Amino acid sequence: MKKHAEAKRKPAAPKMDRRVLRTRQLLQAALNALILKQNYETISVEDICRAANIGRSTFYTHFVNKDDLKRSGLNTLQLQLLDRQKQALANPHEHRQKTLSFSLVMFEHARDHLDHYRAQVGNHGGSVALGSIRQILGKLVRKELAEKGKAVYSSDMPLELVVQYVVGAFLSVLTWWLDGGAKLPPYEIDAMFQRLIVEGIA
Amino acid sequence: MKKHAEAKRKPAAPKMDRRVLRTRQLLQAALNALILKQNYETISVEDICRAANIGRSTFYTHFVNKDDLKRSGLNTLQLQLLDRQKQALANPHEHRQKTLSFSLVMFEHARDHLDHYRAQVGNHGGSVALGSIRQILGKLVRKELAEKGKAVYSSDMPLELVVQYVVGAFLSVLTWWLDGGAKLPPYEIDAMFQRLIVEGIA
DNA sequence: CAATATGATAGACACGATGTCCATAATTGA
DNA sequence: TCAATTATGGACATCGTGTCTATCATATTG
Repeated sequence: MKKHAEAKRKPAAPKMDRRVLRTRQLLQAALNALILKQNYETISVEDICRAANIGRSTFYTHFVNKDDLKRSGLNTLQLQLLDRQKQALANPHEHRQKTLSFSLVMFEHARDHLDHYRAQVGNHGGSVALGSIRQILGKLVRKELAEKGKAVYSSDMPLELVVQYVVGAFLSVLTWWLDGGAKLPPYEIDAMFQRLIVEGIA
Repeated sequence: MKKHAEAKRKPAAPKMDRRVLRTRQLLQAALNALILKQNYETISVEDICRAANIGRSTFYTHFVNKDDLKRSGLNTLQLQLLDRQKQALANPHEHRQKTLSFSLVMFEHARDHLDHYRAQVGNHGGSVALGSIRQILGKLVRKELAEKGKAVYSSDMPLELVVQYVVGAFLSVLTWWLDGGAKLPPYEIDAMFQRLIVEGIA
């Protein structure tokens, strides 16, 4: 057994001791549950362990610290998202040539995993998560914009500016939607978001 | 003397002991200086006091904690911004009927107080500040959108959705601009932002 | 099934930061 | 000058962190 939290950053080791899996899942679930109740910053490692019925020593066997645990939760989301976007880009008919396909994908994904998302993104502004999520989204958007190329926006703006613009607007709308309880169905909120992105507020 | 950090939330008491003023200004300046060098989260109250040459006891006489100090710094910005927007809305000629006047105001203000802004907004994503800033901006935008009324955007979207959209997009662009060193002049970056907001990316 | 390897755990530890309090010195405003 | 207010150092109890060790529990494998 390695000394402590393993630095192995392999997405998901195929063979893994049942106990390891169990422990990690319990800890992640516990953190998500707690985040829905109180501010992330105020949650201590001990709180998480108590909620998960896991020894604190064990926690440090798997994760470096609280942020590490949270990050591990985002990993799954990223993989799923990248996969979905891949499909969307491959089937241009399903998403009938929308300017940006990432948004509906994410709105749907968010609705499917509402609690998980609200824990990671919603409510308190998720300071830790937002950083990672921005990066993830940045990749998606940058890819799409580059793919659609000049056809989409024929301007003299820096590409990165547009990327930041889109990501910021999207995350803001997503957060608002989640905090409000995700009342509107994904396709509706996405339609509005798309209209704002493409046509502006004019 | 009250027991400890006074809960007086009056913007700026007119008469104030020199020592009080001096202490608070030193602490605010010290925090801003530190934020530019290291992550906000890792700064301790003692760090701030050491940098400001102020006793730690004194710190707690004026502020409840680190966040309270930071918030107090944002107060000034909010007042200045509200004032500038007031002027802008009064003189529709200067800002030749732009859809949203708040953005240029803020870009300029940011450039005028670059260090201060970079400390509050830029770099690390300013988790603490962004929350407050979102609220401040939200008010500005909501006000403008309501003022320009249906003339601006004739749609069936919730007003709040548009507000969140605009604020999110703006903060994202602002952060990117600041982190990049604010190379582009305010009127240029604002022009691009305006074009994206009004016309979309199409 | 049994042996061995690996994970889980409690408890102790040193450390650093927090927020409070007090007694005293310093400065202010009148 | 003097009374009021502020600044300050130092002490204190509390809490969270991350590490480590010895021991128990369980999984994997042969």
